[in-house]
Amino acid sequence: MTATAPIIGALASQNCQACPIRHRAVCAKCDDDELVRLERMKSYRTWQAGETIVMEGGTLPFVGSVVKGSASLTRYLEDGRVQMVGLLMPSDFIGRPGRSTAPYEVTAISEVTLCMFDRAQFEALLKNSMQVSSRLLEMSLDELDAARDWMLLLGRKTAREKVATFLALVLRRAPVSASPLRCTLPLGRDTIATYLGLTIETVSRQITALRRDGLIRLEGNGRTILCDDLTALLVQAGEDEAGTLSR
Amino acid sequence: MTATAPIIGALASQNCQACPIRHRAVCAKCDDDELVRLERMKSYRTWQAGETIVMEGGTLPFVGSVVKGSASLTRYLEDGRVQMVGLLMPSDFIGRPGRSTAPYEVTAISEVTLCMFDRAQFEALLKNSMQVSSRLLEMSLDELDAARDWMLLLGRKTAREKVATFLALVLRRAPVSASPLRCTLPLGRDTIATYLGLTIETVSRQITALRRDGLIRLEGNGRTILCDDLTALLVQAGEDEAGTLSR
DNA sequence: GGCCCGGTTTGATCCAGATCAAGGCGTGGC
DNA sequence: GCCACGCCTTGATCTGGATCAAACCGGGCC
Repeated sequence: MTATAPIIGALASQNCQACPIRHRAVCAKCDDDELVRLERMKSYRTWQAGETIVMEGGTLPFVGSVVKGSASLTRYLEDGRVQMVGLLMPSDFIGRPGRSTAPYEVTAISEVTLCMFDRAQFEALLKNSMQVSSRLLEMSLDELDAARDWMLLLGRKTAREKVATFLALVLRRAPVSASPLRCTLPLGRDTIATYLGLTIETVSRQITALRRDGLIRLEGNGRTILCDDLTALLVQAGEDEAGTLSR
Repeated sequence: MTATAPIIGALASQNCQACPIRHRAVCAKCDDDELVRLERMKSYRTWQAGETIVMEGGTLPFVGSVVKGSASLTRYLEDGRVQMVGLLMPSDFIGRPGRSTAPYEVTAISEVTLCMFDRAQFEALLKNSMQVSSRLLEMSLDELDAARDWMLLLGRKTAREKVATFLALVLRRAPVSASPLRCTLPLGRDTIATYLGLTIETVSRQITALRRDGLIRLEGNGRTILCDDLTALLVQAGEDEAGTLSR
């Protein structure tokens, strides 16, 4: 039940100073000494889109950061119903100190590269580095807030609001504010549905409806979304303040 | 927008050693020195059932622990739809270090007593006490897991499964395993509905259905629930393993 | 070109849970 | 006792999203 390592994609160790997530990941506040300690315990590995990183209930022998690509956390009911419970983007942390069993499945959405830390060594570092532990606390609290926002979406939003919220979320990270905003979804309709607590058909219909209503435009095979007016889209998302998503 | 303090219910400072949540709260791992520091910055206050502790977007000038009673965290959509996003029980932590604005409303469900720490002083302690910060991290990660469990419930469970899950959850904390398990709900049907992403009518109907099917019995005014077979109830809750709730 | 294949869209129908609308039923006040 | 007020339950109806079932559409491969 151990995470099996695809042989492909192993990377040579890389200098932390040059790391693209150096200033946002769990190591963001580290001084040079701590960085050296982390460098000694780290290794890289890459998974292809669709590959399972750990099964629900499986053993995750490391903790680490997403360097590149994205991954999903999903939970299952016994009859096969699925709900995505987290979306990991670059700099997000994966794994829980003090527990090596994963309570949800972790899957690569696109090709994903992790910077992995040996669990035992990382836990030892955590015990005496306030920089690392306080950064991890901060990140965990951010995730908790995000999870609670998502609870509101799952429990009370309509299908249209859910889809609008999701699209606004991804458009927001679009390469700086060109107008129109443009972004290519890393997820298929099925994965979006899993994330939003909907079916694939409903997601498709709502995207069509938003397009018909002039709130978004599609391009190419339907994976690229354009938006001229993000504010108008945010209104469709139904939040009490349009600014909430920006937190 | 500051939390207004009801004059009633202020308590005299109390010895931490005798505190009912001493070994489960954020102070669980503290040594005597740290306990003294906490004791100096703490104060108690009690809210009556139904009172608002902080509004959504309001300022929470303290952080602290629930000593007695229970409180809810809720988020609103602008048209009034509500979703409970957290349920705080004794020993749970309230407030976020580093941010004094509450992203959700905090309300007393039953009469609730908080052990409050001055925010600035607590944050200072957090900076140099590994005991406190590591315990807080642990608690935050537990809450994150709970939030993700709830996302699965909100996104994918049926009304019957939701209600069964909720009842199993509260029965589980019932005063040790007498048979039948008995427990008096601290929440009304409306609050349960807010928690489960349902309407009050649906909650009522599902409770009736579970009773008709012999999975639970009611007593008195419908606030007291008896259960002879928790396992059978857990099956109705639909989790992939009956044990998940016990995490 | 023609075909297959995975992802997406669209249509028709169904049903779980929301909504609307009355009733019970226990408790407290007068 | 009697009434009023909060809850909770129950019934009738409606509807948003699920489900079932086809198309559609672009890309890669023979």
